Amino acid sequence: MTVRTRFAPSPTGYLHIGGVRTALFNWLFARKHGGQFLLRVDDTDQQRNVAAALEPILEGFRWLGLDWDEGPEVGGPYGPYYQSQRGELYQAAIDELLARGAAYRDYARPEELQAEREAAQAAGGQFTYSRRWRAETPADAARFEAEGRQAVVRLKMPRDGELALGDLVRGEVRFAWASEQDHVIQRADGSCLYHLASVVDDEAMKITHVIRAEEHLSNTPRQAFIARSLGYELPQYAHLPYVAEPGSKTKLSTRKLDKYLKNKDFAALVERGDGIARRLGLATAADTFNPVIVDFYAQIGFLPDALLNYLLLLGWSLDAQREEFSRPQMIEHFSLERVNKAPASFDPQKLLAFQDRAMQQLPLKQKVARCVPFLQRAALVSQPPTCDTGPYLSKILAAAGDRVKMAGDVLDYAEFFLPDDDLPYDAAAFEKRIARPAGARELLAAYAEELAGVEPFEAPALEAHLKEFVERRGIKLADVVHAVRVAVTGKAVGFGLFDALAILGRQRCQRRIARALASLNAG
RNA sequence: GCCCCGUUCGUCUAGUGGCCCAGGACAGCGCCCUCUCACGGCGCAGACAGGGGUUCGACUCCCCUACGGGGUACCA
Repeated sequence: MTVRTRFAPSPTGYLHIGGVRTALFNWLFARKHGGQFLLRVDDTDQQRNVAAALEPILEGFRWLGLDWDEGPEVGGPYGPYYQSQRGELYQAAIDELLARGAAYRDYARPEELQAEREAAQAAGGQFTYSRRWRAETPADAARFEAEGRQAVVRLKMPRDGELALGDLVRGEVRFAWASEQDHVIQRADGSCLYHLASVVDDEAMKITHVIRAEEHLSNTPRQAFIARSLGYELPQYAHLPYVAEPGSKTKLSTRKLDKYLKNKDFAALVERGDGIARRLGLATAADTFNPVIVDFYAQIGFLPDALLNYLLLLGWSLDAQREEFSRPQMIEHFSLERVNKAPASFDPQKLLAFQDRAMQQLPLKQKVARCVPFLQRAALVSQPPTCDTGPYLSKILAAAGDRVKMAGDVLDYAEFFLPDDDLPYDAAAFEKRIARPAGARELLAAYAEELAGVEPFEAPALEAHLKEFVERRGIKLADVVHAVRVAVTGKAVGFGLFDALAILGRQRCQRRIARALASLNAG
């Protein structure tokens, strides 16, 4: 038997991080067993615009590299993969259920049902529908309809015994049938409900393992009942714990960004993202640009594998030590048996740590490839790039080393791409290291002049020269390093000064120092 | 209310009766490295929700309580 798993996104316009974790586990399980992973669009509830609302979700999957074997765009033998297009199948299943006596037409009015429910609750017991308005015969139906009633189709749930299910994450779970309701599977207007559609589709698409969030655990009995009544073989179930808010056990939600912003780690991540987005001129509205939505990470230059690696560890672990997994390793080691039962809270700092490490390990060439688009979007590099963009950026990234923690961080080094005359100065740094120190002006002038004789104009020679320079003058290295850094890069912080000088080249360094001195005079 | 699921350092977790006066990672704190910022090195601190059992022995098994989550919809 081939393993087949699915993820059923609703076309909501964005890909939620918790959803990705569920999708990842489904994908991993299918890949590990050489099976198929499919995407099925859960648009039973949607109006138009499904395509537009689905696109960002598919884009998220593509960015993450979670490929689907069947579903939107790729098709497959069990299509259509949009639930809104599968109505006939659902209707056939409902007819079948009715014919087999596993469902019935019910003419109760909502308020009548509500009254029964409240009475049961007041009595302190479980609610069991009296089935008073159930139509047993066409004559019953005609009578009810004469009263102006409309029918829904309800499941005729068992009222004795229990259902024992083997859940791949939770072990055996038991439910008493008596505590189940006669759930509606088709509304009066003929539209059908999620549980019915889901069961019918899983069967039609030959899904073998239903791996989903734990909020569906309590829904499983009614789905199992539908499946059994229709003569289906039950799939294997695995209910994953939910992903919780940072520092809490409450389920993570897309619409509570304001609340999460009060969490300092979450706020710090958003801040990082905003910094990059601002320089790219991107919109940063909370409902589209925030760490609960996957697109956030794509936009600021995360490595998809880092996000996936972090998400993998949110609820799953291999052993006491191992945390780093390449994609093939994830596939190799993943198992549902090692999925945790308790919810895990989303920790922005740990996610960042995974990203840092993944970026450190990324070969320079690939780092360059990931950064170029960001420079282009910020209009710091031409589109397409010239042939020396690559080598030039390589030098910068090599010098920056671990400081570039996500591709968008390359924008921290804009000074290497700006014309000398456009270089902005950090006002505080300029004041502290150039304007205020007594001898800074003379020192910078002398240094700029001596730069003419440094050969070769490379980091080791520059360093040797500056050491000799400060020794000759009887001053400390720091006295001149900081002033030169601000003059040449405009900033108080950055990577090794000698690397910066070498990358910019002699002329630009001299010109920039001269400009700093000039603006000192002007100011 | 009723039914179901869960509960180990701040966070992610290891642990399936003795290997645990509980191990690792992230964050935190301290020191070191240092031209700034990062990186890195070394070290410190920090948890079995509570109460009852069972057992020679319980983080591990059972029960209760508390807390969190889900279901109980003509939501998904």
